[in-house]
Amino acid sequence: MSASAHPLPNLVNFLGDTQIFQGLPPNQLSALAQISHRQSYAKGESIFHQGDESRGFFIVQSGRIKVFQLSVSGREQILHVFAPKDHFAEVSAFDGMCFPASAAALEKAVVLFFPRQRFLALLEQNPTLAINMLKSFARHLRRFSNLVDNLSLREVPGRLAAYLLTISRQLDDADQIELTLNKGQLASTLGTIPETLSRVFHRLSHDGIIQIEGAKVTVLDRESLHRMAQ
Amino acid sequence: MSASAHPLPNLVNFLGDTQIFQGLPPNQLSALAQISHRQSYAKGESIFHQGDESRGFFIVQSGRIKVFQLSVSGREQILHVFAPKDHFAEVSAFDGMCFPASAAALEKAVVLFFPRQRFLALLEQNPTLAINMLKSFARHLRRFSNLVDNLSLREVPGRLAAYLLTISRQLDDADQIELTLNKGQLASTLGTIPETLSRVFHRLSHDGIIQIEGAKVTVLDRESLHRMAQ
DNA sequence: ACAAATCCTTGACTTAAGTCAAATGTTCAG
DNA sequence: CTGAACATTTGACTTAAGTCAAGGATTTGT
Repeated sequence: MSASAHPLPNLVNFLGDTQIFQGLPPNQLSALAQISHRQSYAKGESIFHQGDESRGFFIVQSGRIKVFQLSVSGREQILHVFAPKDHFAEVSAFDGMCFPASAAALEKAVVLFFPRQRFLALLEQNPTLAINMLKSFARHLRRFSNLVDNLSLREVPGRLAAYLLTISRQLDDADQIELTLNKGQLASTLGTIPETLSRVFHRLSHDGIIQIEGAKVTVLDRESLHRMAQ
Repeated sequence: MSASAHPLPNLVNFLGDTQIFQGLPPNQLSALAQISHRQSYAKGESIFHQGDESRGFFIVQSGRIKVFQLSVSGREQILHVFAPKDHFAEVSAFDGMCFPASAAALEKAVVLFFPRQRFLALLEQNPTLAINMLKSFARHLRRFSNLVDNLSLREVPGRLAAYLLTISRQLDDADQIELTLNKGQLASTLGTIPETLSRVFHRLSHDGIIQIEGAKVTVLDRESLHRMAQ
């Protein structure tokens, strides 16, 4: 990891455009810009580990960050992948307890770090920020609820089908979609391993439900996908 | 379900003693008491269904409530069991989206219902309430994070071991603990089915790690339990 | 107290998905 | 361009845990 002060004047614009800080007055945004630290990470580099004490939270400026848990045997469950403008680890910054998960860069990435104490001070005096935080927590909770549903009550083909449909929906129900995670990371996201994911992809493809070519997936039979995803 | 106005004057005391409303001034507490509706449910009775539109949130007055998801085939995953003074379904009340899970009474129960709009109005003008909500969301998020870890990265024996240790810890590391859920509901909580749970209990018991007698469990070998739970 | 209902356990069996190993593709730095 | 590192696939095998069915055990309402 490398850190540096940021000379940027348009950092304030960037911050005002994030979900967590949107609606804050310019003076508070520039105060935030002042207290933030820019950190760069190489692909695969760790940002924090499960169990570490929280010293603040992060906003992604570029690249993507995975937040994940590891089993004793080393299997990984990705909880979420954060993209530019997303923030992460704000729960630990808020409640002051240890990180319940680890974070690492999926690719070369730059994040802004906000120290906990300053953030808490701001939170106390700023209702807008509190509401933004509540919205953020609510989104996370829904995501988790969905993840639990997937992990506990669906099988891998159903999870993959739901995943593909979600991506497709984000692209206006496009039939041609492109996987933005490699298959290993996608397996981790779906709560399985690459071998199993590979076999499920093969099955869907063999059954004429999708067509795959590297990271490009074409939805051939949306009906079946829906049925599989329930 | 049966509903009634509540003539109670000490309802205000009760509300002031809940996590969600603690710290609110008496006048707001009595305003809240005014707008709440008392609802009684029989054992097993449904309170709301996954997918329903939220019309408010709840505080448990007596009895316990389970919040759960169902698979297509009818398997149940309990997300959490709420006890008196706990509130639930506040996420949907906050964000206005559908319930991501269902709720039902585990036993004869009385809950207080708070209509969404009034609650939101109060939330806007009351920073204390917003902070309480944030704390509540943070607790839920940690619980979920733990649940995902269990479901995705541990096997059933590990989940049960962790569960037993958690209960024991809540009782000052007592060796004698009492299960407060029947085994079917415990299975749902641990993301498995009664048959499997029964077999795992048998195994732990056979291996001299615990001793079971109905709902009474004695921890015989805490070390082993810890090892199993990691 | 008794029957009905529910809960719990056990056995035999099936199956989804994990493990291990090896082969094949792909990417990227030097 | 080339080989090392990484990603993906495939096969053979194992295993955790689910299904189905039946029999006890407990609880509950009348």
